[in-house]
Amino acid sequence: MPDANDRLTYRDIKADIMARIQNRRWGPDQVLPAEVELAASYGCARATVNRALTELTDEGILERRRKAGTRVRAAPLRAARFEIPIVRRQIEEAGAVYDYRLISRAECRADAEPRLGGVFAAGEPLLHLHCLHLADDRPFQFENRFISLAALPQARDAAFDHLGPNEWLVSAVPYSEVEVSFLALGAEAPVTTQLGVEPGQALFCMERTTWWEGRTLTNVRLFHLPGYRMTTRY
Amino acid sequence: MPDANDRLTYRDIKADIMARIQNRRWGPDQVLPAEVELAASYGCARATVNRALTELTDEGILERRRKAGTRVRAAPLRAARFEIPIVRRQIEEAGAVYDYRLISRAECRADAEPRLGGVFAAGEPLLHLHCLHLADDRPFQFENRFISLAALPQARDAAFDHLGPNEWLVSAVPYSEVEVSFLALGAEAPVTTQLGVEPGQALFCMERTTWWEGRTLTNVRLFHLPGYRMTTRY
DNA sequence: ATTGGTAATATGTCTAGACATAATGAGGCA
DNA sequence: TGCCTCATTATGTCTAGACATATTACCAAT
Repeated sequence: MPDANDRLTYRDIKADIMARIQNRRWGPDQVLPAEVELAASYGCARATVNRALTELTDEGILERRRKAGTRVRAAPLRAARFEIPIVRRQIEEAGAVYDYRLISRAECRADAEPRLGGVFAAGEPLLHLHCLHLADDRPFQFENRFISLAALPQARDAAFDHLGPNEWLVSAVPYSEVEVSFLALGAEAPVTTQLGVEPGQALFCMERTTWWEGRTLTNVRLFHLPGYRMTTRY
Repeated sequence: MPDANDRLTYRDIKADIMARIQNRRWGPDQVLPAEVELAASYGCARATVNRALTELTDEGILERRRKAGTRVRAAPLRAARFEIPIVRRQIEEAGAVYDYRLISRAECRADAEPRLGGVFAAGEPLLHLHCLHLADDRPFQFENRFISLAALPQARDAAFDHLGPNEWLVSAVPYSEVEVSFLALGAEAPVTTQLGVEPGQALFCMERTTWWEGRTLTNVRLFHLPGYRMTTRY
């Protein structure tokens, strides 16, 4: 139990400010007192108030401008944090047994599918993998991945029959720039057979493209079972 | 151009640490020097290093434990920030003209649809709205919303024929707890006719539930046109 | 009325030092 | 060997004060 005599922490202050906003003591667009005043009223240093306000700003609750002050955001264009899950971890955390299966492996060129044109350099050689991730022996996620063989020639020597491409990439590739998208796609072969769903069934799909020094390394589409959803609270 | 004689900022330090991780001078799982040592090597105060490390931890790059130290995350289970868009703003920022249309408005009970059972209290009276958001007179987003009349009786007096429910709620309801989900759904009536898509077409859907002091205020499903995606980079 | 310059001001960031707290690992004991 | 205790240690947070910087508001000149 926190001692009532304890000093206020920046968390206390954050919570207090949040409460005042929630019960509308500080309404939308209202300018709140300056940091020095808040610090005085809370009986703490300005840096402590600053940390609370800065975090609330990062979370999209407040809006700050030098000289103009701090105000409550009218339209809470709040940004939500979503954990980008690693499928193995996701399955194991649910208490299921993770299994991985390589479905197909082939080399192709970047013009094999029209959508690859906007992702890889034209005509670039690619490794094309289809993989299945299973939870307790049941299909959980289908992976459709392309790896640039121009950027990652070592991928030619990787079998990917037991180690999934994601895990291989984590160990082979430095931290890099990533773009993640969520989208809905109708199921087509080979997803239908692998996940055991009807053609056209709406599937939640996560697409991820990874770059390193301006070159596209890999693009992957992860197809989930019907009913899958990504959730976050705030 | 930043003066080379200037002190290092926490941003400089963040960037430097990030660069060392990217070029693998500090590899996965490696423990980095303690804050005091880093501060000494960067020639700045510990608080500055602390801020850099704390932010990198928030971003999922590092992992910190007291006494154990700071290490590079092996599997970068990075969390991505997604801006939760306000449809009006979204359309206007794309340079289009926003328009809103109320399609239907009815009262019902929380057992009207089975999925509402997990969201609202059993049998609770609800206001059920169908709305269409248009960009340049073309359907852009279909909204299927339920508002608790037990928690928000004022909603009965709101017409919602010109002001959308989201905008009404922002002005009527205090900041509250929110759960956001992304999912894929096959199109069914009335979404099909309103958005002009084929039945079964895969649609990207955002579902949002809002609480206040433990009571469910509203639940909404926002259906987007085929091809819609939510994207973020990091 | 419009423009341009300037002082005032709130936030942004850094420093140096202090104490709090969680977690580890070593040593002692059963 | 295995378990408990405790000192050590790295991070977590706060303070008081300082300077930097963006932005506003006001005043003067056009």
